[in-house]
Amino acid sequence: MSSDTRFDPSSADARWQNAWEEAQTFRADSDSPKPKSYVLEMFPYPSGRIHIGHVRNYTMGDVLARYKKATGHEVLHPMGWDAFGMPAENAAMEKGVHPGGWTRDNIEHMKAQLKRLGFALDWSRELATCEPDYYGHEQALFIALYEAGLVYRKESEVNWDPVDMTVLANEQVIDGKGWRSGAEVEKRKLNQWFLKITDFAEELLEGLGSLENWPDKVRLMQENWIGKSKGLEFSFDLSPTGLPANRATKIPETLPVYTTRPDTIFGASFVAVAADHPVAQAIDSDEAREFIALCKRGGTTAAELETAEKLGFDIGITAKHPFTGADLPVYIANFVLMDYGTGAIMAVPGHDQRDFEFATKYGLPIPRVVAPGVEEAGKPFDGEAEAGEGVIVNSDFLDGMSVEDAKREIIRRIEEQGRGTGKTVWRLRDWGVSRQRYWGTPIPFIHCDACGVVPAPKDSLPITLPEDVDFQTPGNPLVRHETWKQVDCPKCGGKAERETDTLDTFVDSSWYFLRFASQPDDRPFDAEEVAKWLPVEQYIGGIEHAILHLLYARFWTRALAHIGQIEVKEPFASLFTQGMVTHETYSRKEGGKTVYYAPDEISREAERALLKDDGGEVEIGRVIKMSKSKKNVVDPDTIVDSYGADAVRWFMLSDSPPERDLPWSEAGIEGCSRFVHRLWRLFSAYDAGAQGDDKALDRKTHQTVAAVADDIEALGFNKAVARIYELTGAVEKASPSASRSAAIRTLVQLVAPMMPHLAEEAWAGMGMEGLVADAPWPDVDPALLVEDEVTIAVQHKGKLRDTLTAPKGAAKEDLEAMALASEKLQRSIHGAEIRKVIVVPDRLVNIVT
RNA sequence: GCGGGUGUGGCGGAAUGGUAGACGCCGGGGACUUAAAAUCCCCUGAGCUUUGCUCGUGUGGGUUCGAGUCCCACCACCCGCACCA
Repeated sequence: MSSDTRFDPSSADARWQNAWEEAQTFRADSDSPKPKSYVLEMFPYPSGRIHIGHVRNYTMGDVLARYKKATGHEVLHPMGWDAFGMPAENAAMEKGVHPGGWTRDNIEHMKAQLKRLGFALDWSRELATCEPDYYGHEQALFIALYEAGLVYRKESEVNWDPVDMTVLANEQVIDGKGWRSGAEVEKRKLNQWFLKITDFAEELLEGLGSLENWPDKVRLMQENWIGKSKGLEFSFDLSPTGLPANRATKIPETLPVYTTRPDTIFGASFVAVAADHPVAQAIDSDEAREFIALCKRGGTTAAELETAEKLGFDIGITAKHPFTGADLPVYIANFVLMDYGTGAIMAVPGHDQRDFEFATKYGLPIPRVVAPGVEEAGKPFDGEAEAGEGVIVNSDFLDGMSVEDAKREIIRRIEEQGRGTGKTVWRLRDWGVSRQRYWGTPIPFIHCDACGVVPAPKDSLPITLPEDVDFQTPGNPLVRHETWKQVDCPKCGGKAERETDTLDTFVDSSWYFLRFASQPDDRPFDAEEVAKWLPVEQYIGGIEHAILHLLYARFWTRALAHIGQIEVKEPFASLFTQGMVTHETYSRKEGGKTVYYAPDEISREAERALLKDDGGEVEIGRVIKMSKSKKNVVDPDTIVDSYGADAVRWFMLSDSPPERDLPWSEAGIEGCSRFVHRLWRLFSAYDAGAQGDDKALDRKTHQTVAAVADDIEALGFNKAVARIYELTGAVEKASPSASRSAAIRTLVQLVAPMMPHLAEEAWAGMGMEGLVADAPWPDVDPALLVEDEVTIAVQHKGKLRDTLTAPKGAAKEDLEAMALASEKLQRSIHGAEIRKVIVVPDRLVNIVT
């Protein structure tokens, strides 16, 4: 190879991308006898442009996929598009384009961007969720779940934007106003479709235990979200003691409450119901209605809840304590939630902070029923409730019991009385999947006045979205589309109407990994093919999906297993959540306003940053997540243009551990680019005919191969990168030899998963056969992994005094003698008496005086 | 409030209880060049009375021959959930 040619990514990148495509290098063959490996990154929403965060995500997956291929696996590494969603409709409203056209243009553009980065993807399996050949199968699955009783309709309260005429997700309501229209959001009751995820609450919780290769953080978040709590549901008998007779009629005789602390029942000093509880609603008084309205007005932001005062309204009835017979006052309280438990509580101020604050405010008794020990039954409270462990006191037959024993005893007695039962309550709610939106999967149901809700016949699928829609009128265009809407009832043949709601886009992403595994025309997937590839061996994506997407996908997989369509129960064997790409910000005060500048408008010096336009100094702000508003974004296309795909990929893997944030910097990418060219110079100096051994270099090479393999398998890309730098330095310094030539060949292979274009170019230049992408991972000779000489630390009382070189495996006595011969050590000991000698073979000698 | 995480040079970060700071970036010095770019070499935690010594991994304790690593308490920052009975 000639050493004066420079590596030119602008021609080499495309050349090798074409070579892989022609050779179908990354096409997954499900009939291959090799062990299967399914590597998947969370598929993108086609917003228009690839973001640098995508590049980091896909680069990690790509390194793993290429490594898996090199180590003898048949790899499935697909890519697709999570293509339904609101931005397409917003674009339609703002720019007058069709959501479909907008989305498909974006996909085309982003696909070209991804191809420029040289990802080892099987594009033959590409899918987009907005195409009928995807969502039609989703409709079939939805009907199958309906037939299995896992889909139902229920009237439920939604956030309604009266201007945009649509339902808003909670995240889209900002300070009580619609995020787009700014209109005051109304609560409306609408018939909505639900998936019975709560049927799987126990399974989804227990399944977390088997997901050993998921981050603990994600498992905990899901655990908390599912929110299992064990307790007791029981009823109080109500009497309208303090209520005028004419108001008492609507009050029920009993009031069910739920508690997780039945052991503290003797400490109950009042009962409280939520503002929208039927008992509260039944009170026929202006004051009560006023109070209820006040409760509803309360904000739900963190800050408001933190400072919100506990407020109550005594409704003048009493609840009879099931054991003491005492009459407890019943309040409407602003801190009781209707949608958890029964919407009513027994309040134990001594052992619940909220109840404590309430009781303090309204002068209610605060009895102690749990104490550190029996002799402390009279201990006063120190300004707050004590929620911890202890022994039960002041509680009749429970006195002296542990909290756990007392819980069991109360549940037993309440059940014996027929007054209630031990119960498990979940925080998890059923999944509402209705969206009053156009750009989503049409829910395949038909409303018939005579027959009710009827599933669309299977042979009518896919039910496709009509193309002739307009977005200039607010609201869901499907509702206004009379010809699309009108349909004959499949049951009675009479006039009927299609459902106009579409499915939440999280449904689309709940099974796409199954469709990647096999794509038959006549059904969503082939169970046998799914069994070959699933579960996904490594799933990589952002932490922001820790709960919703990852929980929904787990649920959907279990639901499909439940109805016998697949065997696999957990879709993702290993999960990795990568950090964000961050960048410092550049800003300057201009006329009292902070103006941000993009990195390419700035020339960055060591200590300061100047605006290119006028040479003025701008303030360098914190390193934060890239966002358009702070202008601290870099565009993947631009940097690939400047540095080539390999330098960008290398940067994505260098320095920061993959789970942490990666600060983007101009200096950093330039360093990576320098390294690409440095490697190229080294590869260009390859001499296939060089003679002679270099044992030390052989060792370094083999050690590096083994270490890089371990690092990649553990996704420790930053460490693999550091080792490759080390080996590069060692090879550069070595004199020509057969060993050095072998080391260069090996180095090409080690960088191939990370810098595939450079590696192919070098591989071809060295006259190697085939593509490096098809080459097996270099063999490691275990004998070369161990050094024959080691450096021994010589310590005095644990402090380093000297180091010495000894043969590997030297005897303890020899090491001790060598250490004691050290002049530096002797100077430190200074004639003191040696009390102890610790020798760790091959590591150190520590002299204790 | 509850749950979880993180804290190491100027910066990103290495380090099975065993030589702290690998590797990269920034910075400094030098070589090559008419010059620049590119490249190469050397230095680069702090301090000191500099053959060497002392200090040093958020703070304070502890265990150990030996602690960035293990234990206890605290501080700061980040993330998730949140009036969930």
